[in-house]
Amino acid sequence: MSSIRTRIAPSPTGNLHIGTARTALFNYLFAKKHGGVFVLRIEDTDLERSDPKYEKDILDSLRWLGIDADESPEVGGPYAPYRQSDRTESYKNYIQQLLSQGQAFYCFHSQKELEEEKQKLLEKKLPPLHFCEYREMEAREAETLAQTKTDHVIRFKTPAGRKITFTDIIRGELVFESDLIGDFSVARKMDSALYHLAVVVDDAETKISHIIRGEDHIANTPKHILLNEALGFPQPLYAHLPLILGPDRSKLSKRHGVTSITEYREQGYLPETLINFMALLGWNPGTDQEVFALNELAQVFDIAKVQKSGAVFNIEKLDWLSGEYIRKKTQEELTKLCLPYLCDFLQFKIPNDQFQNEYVEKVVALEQPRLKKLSEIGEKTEYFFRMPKYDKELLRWKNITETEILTSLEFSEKVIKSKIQNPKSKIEIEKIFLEAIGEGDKGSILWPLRVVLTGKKASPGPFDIIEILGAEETLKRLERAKKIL
RNA sequence: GGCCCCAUCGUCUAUCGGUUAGGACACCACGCUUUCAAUGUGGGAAGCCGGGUUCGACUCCCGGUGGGGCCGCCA
Repeated sequence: MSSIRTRIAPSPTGNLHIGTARTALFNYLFAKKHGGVFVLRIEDTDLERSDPKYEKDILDSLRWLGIDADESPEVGGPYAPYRQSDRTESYKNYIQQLLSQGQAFYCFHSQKELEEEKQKLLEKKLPPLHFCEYREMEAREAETLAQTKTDHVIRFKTPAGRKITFTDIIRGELVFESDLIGDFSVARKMDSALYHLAVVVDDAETKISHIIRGEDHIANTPKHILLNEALGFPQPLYAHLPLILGPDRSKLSKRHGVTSITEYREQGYLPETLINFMALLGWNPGTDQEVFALNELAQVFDIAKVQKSGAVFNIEKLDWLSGEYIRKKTQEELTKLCLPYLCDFLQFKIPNDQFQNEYVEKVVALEQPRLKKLSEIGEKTEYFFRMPKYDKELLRWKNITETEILTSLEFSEKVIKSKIQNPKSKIEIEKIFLEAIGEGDKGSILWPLRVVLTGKKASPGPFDIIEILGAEETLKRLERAKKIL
């Protein structure tokens, strides 16, 4: 059994971000590849910003993507609880430990003082770090003062003159100086640990061996290493993933548009599409293969092939992949997937009538090669459910006259009335029409016919549509078009 | 401002000192076609700059430039 344990620890302060999801995926893949364990924890120490509905979104999104955790708040595990808000007792012990070891101290500067200090340093073009004079205060005195002066914070006594070195799995050796870190805060008070302390404790207590996270955490790593040392925890291995970037090459965020898995899901991207796409952002297998299923990824994933530089989120490629996966679906599967979107668009109830379903299935199958995401189905196939509206100018093929259009429609009408009254396949319909047209211009017959049926300048061909719509409905639409003219 | 990370087509990337610098998306052209897709074929498109090291650098080293990230009583 592998001793590898990876984790993802999202904070429920928003919907699951695509970057977090990608980090989760890489952790999951790394664990699966090496027979390890993937742990999901919830970081909700910041009670003010966290919201139960976001925890639900995170859990739901991950489940929808198929990234299943081996241990989580939902499924439990040997090192439960997996939610920070349930672990305050544990943090308390370690805060106490740091304090009594003299490696943490009470800082009694007010927030206002700290803010002013920061501004001054920035003006002098100095790094805005806080080296706190309270670190030398006698412990008992500080303890007593803390009782009355509640506006305090507990800081780590960052050692001076230390070099902190670690080997990042992706980037190699990284070196930091402790003098450039400052006395960072580890807790608001005894029962309120802050991020750096909380993750370090959680990672140690849930026995995490490999920490795979975003590049934006590189600068935090020396703090975590120092904390691990102070607390007597083992040092895990680190791998920092390149960031996902917006089109302007800055870290992907809300202002770039849609960033949450939920929103992509709502737009009708399939989970396998998103998985495949995220895997290719910052990683590649070293072969020409581009299309991967999750289980396939778990076999070929290689963390050494992860990129160092950030990757721009390319929505065009996502759409291409999406179309690719949609075309892989069977008619039945795709119909099931499309139905909610279709009904929503048409304001219909979801039908459970057998005949209706067959009809919808044919419609969906026809549009399958054109579909990039499920949400497009309504707008693309509305004419199968309602009489289309269109401008009569759209009926004009090239420069033909209105009389010629009318003749064209009458021609189609005649062909259908005489030869296509009984249900026919599109191949038969095509054959009948082409024979009837003979040497004549196909465009002047087929274009108006298609527009009459769809009201669109772009759509599938008329034969496919007639097959599904039937002769009766086709004639109805022809009749109406003649009236419009 | 300090520290850190990064640098091949527009975008995602292959190359682990010797290649006509390969693939994918997007784009363009052609074929199939009444239109739009799907599909097939073809095309344009890249090593940030300057120094080294080397018989030979996209690849290794140094400097510059550019981009990004981090510097909370957020995570």
